[in-house]
Amino acid sequence: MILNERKIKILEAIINDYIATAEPIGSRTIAKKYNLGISSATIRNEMSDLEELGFIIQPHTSSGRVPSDMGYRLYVDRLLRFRELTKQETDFLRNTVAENINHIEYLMRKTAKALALLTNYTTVVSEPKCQEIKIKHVQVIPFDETSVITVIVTDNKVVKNNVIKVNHAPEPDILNQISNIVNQTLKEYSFSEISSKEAYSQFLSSPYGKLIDDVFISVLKTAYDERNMRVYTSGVNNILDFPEFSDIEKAKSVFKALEEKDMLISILECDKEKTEEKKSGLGNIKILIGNENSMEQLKDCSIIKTDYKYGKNSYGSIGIIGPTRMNYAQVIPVLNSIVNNINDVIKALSDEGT
Amino acid sequence: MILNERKIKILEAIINDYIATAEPIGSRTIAKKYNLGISSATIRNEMSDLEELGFIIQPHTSSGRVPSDMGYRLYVDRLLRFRELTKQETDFLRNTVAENINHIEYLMRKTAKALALLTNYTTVVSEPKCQEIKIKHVQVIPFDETSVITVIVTDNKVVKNNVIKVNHAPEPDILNQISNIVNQTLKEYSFSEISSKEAYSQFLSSPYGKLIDDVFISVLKTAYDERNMRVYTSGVNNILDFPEFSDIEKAKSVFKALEEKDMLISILECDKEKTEEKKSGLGNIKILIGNENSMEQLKDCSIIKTDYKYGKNSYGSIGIIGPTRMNYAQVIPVLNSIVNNINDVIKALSDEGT
DNA sequence: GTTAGCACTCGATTATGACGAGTGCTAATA
DNA sequence: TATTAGCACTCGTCATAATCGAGTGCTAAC
Repeated sequence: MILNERKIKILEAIINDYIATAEPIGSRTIAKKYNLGISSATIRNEMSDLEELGFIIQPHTSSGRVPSDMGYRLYVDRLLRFRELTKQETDFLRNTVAENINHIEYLMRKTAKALALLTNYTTVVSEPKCQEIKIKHVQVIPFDETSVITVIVTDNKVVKNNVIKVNHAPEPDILNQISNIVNQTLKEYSFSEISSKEAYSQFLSSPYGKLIDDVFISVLKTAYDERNMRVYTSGVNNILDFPEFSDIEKAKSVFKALEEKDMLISILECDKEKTEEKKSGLGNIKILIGNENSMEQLKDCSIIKTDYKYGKNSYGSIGIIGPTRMNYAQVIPVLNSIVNNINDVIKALSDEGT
Repeated sequence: MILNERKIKILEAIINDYIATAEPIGSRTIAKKYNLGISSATIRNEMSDLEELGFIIQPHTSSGRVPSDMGYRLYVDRLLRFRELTKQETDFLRNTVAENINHIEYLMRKTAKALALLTNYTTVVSEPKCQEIKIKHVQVIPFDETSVITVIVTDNKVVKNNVIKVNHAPEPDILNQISNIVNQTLKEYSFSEISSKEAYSQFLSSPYGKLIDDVFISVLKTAYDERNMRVYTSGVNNILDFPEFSDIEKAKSVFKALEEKDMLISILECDKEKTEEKKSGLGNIKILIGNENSMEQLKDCSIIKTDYKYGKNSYGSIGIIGPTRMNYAQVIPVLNSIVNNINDVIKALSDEGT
C-alpha cells in the first residue's frame, strides 16, 4: 500500500483538525471542511488504509480517527509549515532576553514564563552547565564571628555560595589572602590534584589550614554537585486546560512527574540519541512525540526542546511540554526565536569582551 | 438560644467526622458513631439550632450538615486538642533543619518539602526579610574582561549577586580596594545618604568612579528590591487529592493562585491584623479559615502560618494551605515543631557567636 | 476508481425509577 | 418539659433503558 499524495493530504487534514479541536475526525467532516474534491466514501477508504499503515487510530468502532504518534512524526518531519511570529511576539521575546541576560536566575525564570505565556503549554528551563566545569573565581568573605561565606563563580556566571563554620573568623585581609591562595591554586592545578589535597598541602599547616581545606572542599562540592542544578518551570497549570487531561487522574500523574526535579532534568536530557535534528535551519531543536520519550507518565505528551549557550562551553536546556496534539507549527518558531536571541546576545557579549 | 455543652459536643463530632470523611453528616450517624447518650431525634433538634446559630450548613434540604467557617473557628479556638507528634516525625523535622540551617535556600526548600510530606497539604516558605535591611558585606569580584560581579551579603546570610558591565575590568587588587570603600561607606552612612550619592561623592571623580557608583546602585537595588524575595512551594499537587477540589475548575483556580508569586507573598503576609494569636504556648501561629483570608480563589481553603527567625531582626514565613476541612490538630504541632527547631538552632548559633 | 446508499456500531445524552440517607413535624413518653 | 419514636417527605445518587447521531464498512451502481 502506497502513501500517495492524497493520503497525505487527508492525514494532514486530520492532524490539523485534531490539533485544533481535540475531537476525533470523521470522513464527512473532512469532505465538508477541506474541499479535496473527493467524496466522504473515498476518504473513508483512504482513512481505512491510513489506519492500517499506523498513522491514525480509531478509539472505538464507529468513531472518527485520531492521529497516532507515528502520524504526528510524519507530520512533524514532512508536513510542518511553521507559523510566522508576529512583531509583538518577537519583540516580547527579544526584550525578555535583553532585560535578563546578565542574571542567569532571572533569565531562566523569565524565559520559562515568557514561553508559557506565548504557547500556553508547560515550560522547563535548566541552568547552564559546563561539560567540564571551570571555577572562575572564589572569594571568601566575612560573615560573623564564627562563620565565613565562600562565593564561587563558575565559568558561566553562575554564582553559588556556602557558609563555613570556623572557631574564630579571621580578619577581612586574611580572607583576601586565603581567596588569593585558592584562586591561584585553582589556576595551576587540576581538580584531581586538589581533591587529593596535594595541590595545597603546603598551606595545611598554616594557622588557617583548616579553613583553607574547608574552602577547597566547598569548591569541589560545588563543582561536582549536579544536584545543585536549578530548574525552573512555568505554566504547569496549563495542562488542566487540555481536554486530554480533564480526567483528574491523568492530570495528577503528569503533575507528579513535573514536580520531581530529577524528572525535569531527565526530560531535558533524556533520549539524546533517539531524537533527530530538525531540518530547515531550525538549529538543533529536538522533538519527542508521545512514547518516543521513555517516561511512562508523559506518554501522552510531546516534548520540544533545545539547548542554549550561556558562557564558554556551557549549555542549558529549554523544553516545552504539551499534549501530543500540541501546536508544533507555533511552538517551534517561538522556541527557536528565544534561543537564537539568547545565543546571539551571549555571542555579542563575548565578542565584545575580546 | 444558648450554645450549651451538648451542642458543642455535637458540633465537635460533626467537625471531626467531616475532617475525616469530607461527607455531610446526619443525625443518625452521630447517634451511632459517637455515643452521646441521646437519640438521633434530639440530635436533629440540636443540629437545627446549630444551623440557625451559623455553625453548620445544610448543602441542600434533606442532606447532612457540614461545618461553616464559623464552626471551624469555634473548633480551632476552643475545642482543638493537638495530636502528639511521633518520634519519627520530630526526628525528621529536626534533621531537616539541622542539615540545612546554614544554607537558606536549601533550608526553605527542604522545609517546604518536609512539611508537605508530613501533612499532605501545600506548603509555602518565604525568604527571611529584615524590617530594616542591613548589608553585612559587599564584595566586588572579577568576572571577565568587561564585567564584574557584586556579591551582597545581608544581615541574614542571604547572598545576592549582580553583574555589572564595565569598559575594562580592573585588576582584583583594585576590586578589593573598591570593596573596602563600599563596605566602609556602608558602615558610616545611612541608605538615604548613599542614595543621594552624598556619602561617596568624593570617590566619583576617581578613575573608578563610575564603577563605584554602579556598585552602590546595585547595593541599594538589592536592599530595596522586594521582588527579589524568593518563595518556595511544595505539595501543590496534594490539592488534587481532596474531594472538594475534584471539580477541575475549582482546582484550577487554586492552582492559578498558587502559581503567582505575588499571591503567595500575600498569603503569607495578608491580614496580619485580622488574625489572632493561638493560645496554649503555640507561639504565634496564625490561622485563617476560608473567607477569613481575602483571596477569592482561596475561599475554600484554610491557611496556617507563622514566622521564623533567621538572623537578627530578620523573619521569614511558613504557611500551610489546605481545604478548610484540614486537619488542624495535626498540622499545627508539625508547623510549630519545625519553627521551634529553626528558631532554636539559630538562637544557639548566635549565642555561640557572641 | 469513485460514489451513493444503507445497515450497523457505539459513545453520549436524556429520561426514568428505585434507593437511601437525611430531614422536620407530631404525638407519645418519661 | 425535655426526649424520643414514628412517619411522610425531600433530594441527590445510581443504575437502567431509550434515543440520538456521528461515524463506519460494505455493496452495488456509475
